[in-house]
Amino acid sequence: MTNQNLAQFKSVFKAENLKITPQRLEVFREMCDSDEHRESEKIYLALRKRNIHVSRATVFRTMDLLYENGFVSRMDIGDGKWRYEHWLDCSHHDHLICIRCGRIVEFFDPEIEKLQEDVCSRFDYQLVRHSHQLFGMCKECAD
Amino acid sequence: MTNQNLAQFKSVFKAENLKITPQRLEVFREMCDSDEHRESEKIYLALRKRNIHVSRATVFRTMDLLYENGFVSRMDIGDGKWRYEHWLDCSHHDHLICIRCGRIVEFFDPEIEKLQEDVCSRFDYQLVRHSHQLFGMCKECAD
DNA sequence: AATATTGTTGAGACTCATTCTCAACAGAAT
DNA sequence: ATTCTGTTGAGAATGAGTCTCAACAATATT
Ligand SMILES: [Mn+2]
Ligand SMILES: [Mn+2]
Ligand SMILES: [Zn+2]
Ligand SMILES: [Zn+2]
Repeated sequence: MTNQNLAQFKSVFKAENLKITPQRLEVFREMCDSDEHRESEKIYLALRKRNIHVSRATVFRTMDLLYENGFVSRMDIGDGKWRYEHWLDCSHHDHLICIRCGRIVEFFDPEIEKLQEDVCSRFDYQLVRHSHQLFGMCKECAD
Repeated sequence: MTNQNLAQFKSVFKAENLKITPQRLEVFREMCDSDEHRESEKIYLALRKRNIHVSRATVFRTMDLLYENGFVSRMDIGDGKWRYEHWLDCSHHDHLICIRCGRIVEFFDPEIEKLQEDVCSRFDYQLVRHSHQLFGMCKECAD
């Protein structure tokens, strides 16, 4: 977590009338310092491992706040849990997920992005967001 | 439900050592005769409305079987419920979903499908399946 | 600095889709 | 008709996430 991250966190939370509490700071720090795509429980356990006690409910609540305020993004890979990843100096991307080992690779394809827009206009829809996931076997798992 | 549908159902279930029960037949019929994208509860309620009693557990179990055996496809739009649609004489497509009214439109774009393959080879993944959903506002809801 | 105000926290109850358990039951093969 | 084995319904259990509420703590006010 850089000073800039921290400053941005404080400024957004202040602007939203959200109090800056030690719990929220710790959850935010945990997200800043990891590149993984984790569900809330994993984030909760990572905090515990560092001897930081934040209740599960607070982790869930804070993840919502971080998501609503653009500090993290989240995805649903179909198992009923949100996977969160930090969203600092990141830009939109989609995911390639290994169905055997769970490895996640990020990709961005401007052509696909453009074609999505075309599909939407073809059907008179105004595109708001999309979810695009490729499930397959990574090199190591395919052997 | 055509006679051909029925024959295919019987043949696959027999081949899999799955018994052909009135409950399973009714769930299958319900799926054959609808083009909607419904969650199990809706399917259960549709059966009840037709005075057919199949327990919720059996609807869930049968949807699994129909899915595993290629009679239905399912999608997860991020609200924790599987949406099922029949998969008879259907070919692969993805979905455009209105975030206001829930209207679902199906689309298939061969260029996108091709580009997905390219993304996979770029990262040495073997594509198995994908999930691609566009969320937006349909014409009626955008006004 | 002390106080008042208001939002936040933790614990556990609750929700909801789905799965599990198990005893009664019913296809299918013989 | 009998036997074998898979299936059913009812309700309990699961698990991610949300809600409730009383105790508490960050800020604003004095
Ligand atoms: Mn990512
Ligand atoms: Mn469809
Ligand atoms: Zn792998
Ligand atoms: Zn709409």
